[in-house]
Amino acid sequence: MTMPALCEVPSTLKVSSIPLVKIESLKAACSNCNLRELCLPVGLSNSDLEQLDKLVGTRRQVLRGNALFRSGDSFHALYAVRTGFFKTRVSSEDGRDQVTGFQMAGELLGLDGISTDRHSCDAVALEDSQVCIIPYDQLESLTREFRELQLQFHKIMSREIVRDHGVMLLLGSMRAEERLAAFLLNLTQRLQARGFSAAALVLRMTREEIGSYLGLKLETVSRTFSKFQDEGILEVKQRH
Amino acid sequence: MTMPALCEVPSTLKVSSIPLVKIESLKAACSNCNLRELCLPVGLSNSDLEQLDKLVGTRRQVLRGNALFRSGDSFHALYAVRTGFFKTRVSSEDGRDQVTGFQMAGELLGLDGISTDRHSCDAVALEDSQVCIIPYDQLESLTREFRELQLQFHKIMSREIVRDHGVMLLLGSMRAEERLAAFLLNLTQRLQARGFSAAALVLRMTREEIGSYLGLKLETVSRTFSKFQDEGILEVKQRH
DNA sequence: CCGCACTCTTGACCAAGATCAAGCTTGGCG
DNA sequence: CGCCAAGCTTGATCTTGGTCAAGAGTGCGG
Repeated sequence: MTMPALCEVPSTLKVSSIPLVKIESLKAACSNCNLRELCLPVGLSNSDLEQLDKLVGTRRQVLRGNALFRSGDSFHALYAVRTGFFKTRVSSEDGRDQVTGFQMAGELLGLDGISTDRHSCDAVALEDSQVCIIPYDQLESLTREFRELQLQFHKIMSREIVRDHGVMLLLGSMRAEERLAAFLLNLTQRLQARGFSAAALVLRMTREEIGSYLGLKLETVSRTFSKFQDEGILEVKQRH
Repeated sequence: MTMPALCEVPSTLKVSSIPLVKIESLKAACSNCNLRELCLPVGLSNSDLEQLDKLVGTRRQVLRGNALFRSGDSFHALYAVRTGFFKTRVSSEDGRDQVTGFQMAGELLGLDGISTDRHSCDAVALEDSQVCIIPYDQLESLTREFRELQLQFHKIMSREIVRDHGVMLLLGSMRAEERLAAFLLNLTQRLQARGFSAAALVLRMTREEIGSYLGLKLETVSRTFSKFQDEGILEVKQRH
């Protein structure tokens, strides 16, 4: 499992007053982040990127099992996953809950909060993780100024809607095997985009969490993994 | 079935060059629309509203059974439902499809298209309908200029994401009766917000379409309606 | 190193909903 | 007015996945 090199040097000279040596500090800097091709800054010019650097304040560490935010929390910021892995989860009044997604490096959390100024789901770290904090009121101002950033932000929200439609299709019309296969395929594709092998992966979530996401019980998930293994489609070894 | 009065007079003087008599013409005018409290203009000042009037170009009629747009169509505009009723639908490669939502007056269609500049679902009129066309590039410019409009637009996108999460919860964790009950409740609430009685409604969609939305087969939908009727919870008479 | 808690696997059985099939209602149209 | 197609209801049966239960593997903390 190799990570892409951290801290690539930008191809153009950086005309910021921040000394280069501080770039690796707690202050986030999109222009220098190895995730910039996957995250909010996709397609931004270097000058736009500098503006974004000013916006993205600090990072925050979230330890495994802890919530980045919870349903009902007031909404202030979006979060970009820098390292680690999250799940988001909604709950019904009667206590049932549903995992609505798994987020990895470069993906945005918190878009649900914009609509009512309160979060409507929980975001929980599945491993020790780091996020970049993007204060929403500042993002609003900045997107009003920079067309490319606005475009990109709207695309990200729209992509989330399209993704959700895909999950509805999965939940509404696929059988257990198809759901799990689609899930694994999606995971490997996203991991591949981040430079990991498509042939092997470590599941950061439990069978129960996979089941909740796919609308299945954990026993069914387990049985379906076993079936895939029997059929020689994949090799399962706990979370690998 | 009574409609709220059309063409309410705005409380402030309109300083536009368009003569008042033409307001009922094909040209859409948000400032004068009886849906402005449900649609994109929610919370806008009168001056912002005037800008929006310039943006929202023309209306378009879509007859029952026809598509407003289809998956793969290139994306140019959002559409606000003015009258009528739509469904949106995604399809998998192997031909199965899933209804992802039903849209009524004041609701926005086409947000899926922003992410890739192509629509990723079909929007089909379930009855003869009219939509207001909102050219997206102009909306982008306008939201950059007017903070309130930007805020409102982002809230609408976010609300769509939250709504989708609710559907995932429904599809992933509820049983047939709960799904249908939640669906009917949601429909009546939205109709009530539009001035209709909460006690009676006309279903514009078939059992099959309801089933597709809820992840059930049409026979199950029909049986569940019958069960509700036997239990005296509601009275079903074809589509009433 | 052991033990406990958590997670995972597997089996037996069950039930919700799917499937298949037949017949009924409704509305549009010749 | 009567026919036909589309949509709806209902019954019988089957299948998938849920439920309940027992036991195995894993990993962390004492």
